[in-house]
Amino acid sequence: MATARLGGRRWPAQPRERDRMLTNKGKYGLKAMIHLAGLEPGRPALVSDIAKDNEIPKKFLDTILGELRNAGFVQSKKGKGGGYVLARPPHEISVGHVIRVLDGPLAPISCASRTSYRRCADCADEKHCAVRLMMLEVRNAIATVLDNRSLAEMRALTEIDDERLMYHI
Amino acid sequence: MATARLGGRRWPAQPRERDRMLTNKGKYGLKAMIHLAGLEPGRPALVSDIAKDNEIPKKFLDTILGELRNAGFVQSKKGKGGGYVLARPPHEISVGHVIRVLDGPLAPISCASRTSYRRCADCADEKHCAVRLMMLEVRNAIATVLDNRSLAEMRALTEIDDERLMYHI
DNA sequence: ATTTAGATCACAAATTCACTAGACAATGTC
DNA sequence: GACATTGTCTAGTGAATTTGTGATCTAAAT
Repeated sequence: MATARLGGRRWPAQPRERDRMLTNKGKYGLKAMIHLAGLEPGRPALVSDIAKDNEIPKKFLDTILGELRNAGFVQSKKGKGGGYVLARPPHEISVGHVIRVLDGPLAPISCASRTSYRRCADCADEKHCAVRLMMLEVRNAIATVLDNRSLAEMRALTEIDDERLMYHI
Repeated sequence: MATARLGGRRWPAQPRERDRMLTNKGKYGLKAMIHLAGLEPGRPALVSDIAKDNEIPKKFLDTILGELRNAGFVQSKKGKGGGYVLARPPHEISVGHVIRVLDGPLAPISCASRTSYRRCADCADEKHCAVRLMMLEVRNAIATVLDNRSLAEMRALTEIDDERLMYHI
């Protein structure tokens, strides 16, 4: 083995940026789902097309779509004419659910998570821990937004025209 | 004193947990500030005491308090009888501000941040990017909670008795 | 059978986090 | 001024995670 990788920089070293709460994985997954939500139902999309349209590295998208399939959000068909389809209509898919599958819990800190709680080692009295109580409020605020928005609503944001946007805030 | 805890192993290999949005640094910093907020004004607290009371590694807390001092949240006094004091009364210190200093922007993704915006490389039409618009809502939800809470209010959470907690939700 | 497309496996670069060590500097007390 | 106490600074290190890449394998449609 021992591929010749040390010699002349085999790795492009393209420093893709990173974000704290929504990782690239989550972002790409969401973009892919929105792409699918915009197609006529039943018409599958090729991974390569989704990747090109949204500037997502294809191989990375492969693994992401695989996870989404395992989680039951999308379905895949192989062979010619194959591709990916949403498993359910877009208005039945919650954005929060998708993000949790790809990026883990929404809570800023695990002791404030409802779906995957884990206590902090350094907290003696959890019931009165100000940090936890505060972060629970934050978690609820996040979940309220994300769990009440469907993929359909999210896609609709794309189609808002600029004037609407002006008056929105 | 606390050092030299393991015989042969130099590294304790204690896998401290990690959280996505609020790092240990942020958590420790907040806990330290709350500690200070609970003291009589003007009476400095020693780093070693804060560390012990809150189970924070002392050296780590040193650097955290240093950052908080540079940001103007706390003041330090050296020598005997020295220590750390809040620079302003607790009700004038916003929790969101503290977290931003220690952990960076509140937004889940940098293209949705107001205080330190940076556009995504992979986004052709930012104005109509559903992910960004969605995350802007999330960011606003988080900021609404965190920017409207003061250290004093946060500390008050600690003192809520259990019955109050029962009826709270 | 052939082509097309998705699935699997293994691993690597980059970054961030969570610390630690140790030397140094400032301050107050005697 | 000597000394002890206390805070500051510069490094760097191990672990985990993110963000991918390459090669090969397998399944499906024509």
